[in-house]
Amino acid sequence: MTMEAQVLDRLREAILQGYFSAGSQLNQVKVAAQFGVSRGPVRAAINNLEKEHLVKNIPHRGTFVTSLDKTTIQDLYHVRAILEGYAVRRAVECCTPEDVNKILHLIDEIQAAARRGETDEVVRLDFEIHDFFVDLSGNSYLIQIWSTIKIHVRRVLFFRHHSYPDLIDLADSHIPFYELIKNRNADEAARVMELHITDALKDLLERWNVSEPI
Amino acid sequence: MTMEAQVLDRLREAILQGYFSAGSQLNQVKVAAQFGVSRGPVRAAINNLEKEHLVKNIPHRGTFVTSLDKTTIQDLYHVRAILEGYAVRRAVECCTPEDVNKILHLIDEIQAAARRGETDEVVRLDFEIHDFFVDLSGNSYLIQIWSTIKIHVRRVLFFRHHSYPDLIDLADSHIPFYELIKNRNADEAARVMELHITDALKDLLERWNVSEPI
DNA sequence: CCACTGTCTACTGTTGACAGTCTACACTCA
DNA sequence: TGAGTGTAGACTGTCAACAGTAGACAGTGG
Repeated sequence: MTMEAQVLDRLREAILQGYFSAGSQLNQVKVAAQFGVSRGPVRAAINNLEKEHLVKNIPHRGTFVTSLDKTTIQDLYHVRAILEGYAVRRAVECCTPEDVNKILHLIDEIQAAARRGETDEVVRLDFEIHDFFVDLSGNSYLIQIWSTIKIHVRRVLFFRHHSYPDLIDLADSHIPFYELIKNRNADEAARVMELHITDALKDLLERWNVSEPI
Repeated sequence: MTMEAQVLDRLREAILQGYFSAGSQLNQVKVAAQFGVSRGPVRAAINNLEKEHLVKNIPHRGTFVTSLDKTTIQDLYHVRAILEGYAVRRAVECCTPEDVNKILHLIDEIQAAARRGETDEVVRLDFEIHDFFVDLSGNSYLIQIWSTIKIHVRRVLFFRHHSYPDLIDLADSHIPFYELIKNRNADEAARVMELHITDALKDLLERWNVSEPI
């Protein structure tokens, strides 16, 4: 793994986990010194972060961490809803019996993690389930778009995932997909997925007590 | 505009216009010499092109122009259909009377260009209309995703846009949106947009006489 | 009082050189 | 013969130094 890639991953993770607050500057020299590399790889990494819209670069001024506000999060979840609705619709058409079993297995796992109260693990499995649906769709562009969308979803989730109200509910909300996919009910699966995500948005906005960007 | 950005634009344009055939290599040293800059900006540009999936970089080997095949194009247009369907649905809800007039104006323009037989101008206006719908939706993520999708659509179109069967038909196919948006018929507008794009795909695949990737 | 100018600082943008890694291909040794 | 081993060449990956730019701020002149 090249330095560029390592720096990119570590910087991205730092931003997603809130080590850099919104608006703070990423100084190429300082980051390079901190990571023990030259400015070259840092520049490349920052360049990529800008393509991911996690930072904004102003020529000859510096690069600054972007912020998230309510509108942005709504936009994100609306796009999620239609993309993942489509994903699950195609997944229904493409999936094999083994795939259906894997879904069942993932649901078992997330329910077990929820009962154990392991928030991080529930969130991880939640992503894994949604990842799996996107993969099953087999649409290369969807997969590509989801990989960038996912970064922003993770960023949003970081701010609430210490305060999940009911892990069990969250885990259980994935159960319907098993039956719907098994019975090849594409339309209903897509509809339920859109609901699943708009509900998540509603829930998210309710606990969004600060109206300030983050 | 920085060198990085200039090199990026010129390289991207070169790829989209087919100056580099699929699989051909982008040698950093040669490109740098050709553009009269050092390898730094070229590296950055190539890095971005890789994020756009126009090239693939193999560490210590080189970077190579990606190819397009039938499946990829189908994936692209399926994603287009749902994204632009959503875009026009939201556009219906958001647009002002001036926006509706602008749509009418764009349709007039594209029809005039079609009657004059100006293929390039028709294609440009086609993009402008679709751009406008996406902008009207006001969804920042949709706008962002469309900007990358659009690159690939342009790439696909390059290969057929010398052989459009009927410019008038193409231009006229945008007329329904004017009435639908004016009458705030969101559901129907979305449905027609999805048809509009899947029809374009069908048309595209029909003249896809070579089954080889490009 | 205010617009303008020069300088200073903190950065990024760009460069050319060097180091490292992969592939191909000739060569060795069983 | 043919599997394994060097070695050369063509690249990219990384680095440190230099060049250039935007903004801040004090000083100048009207």
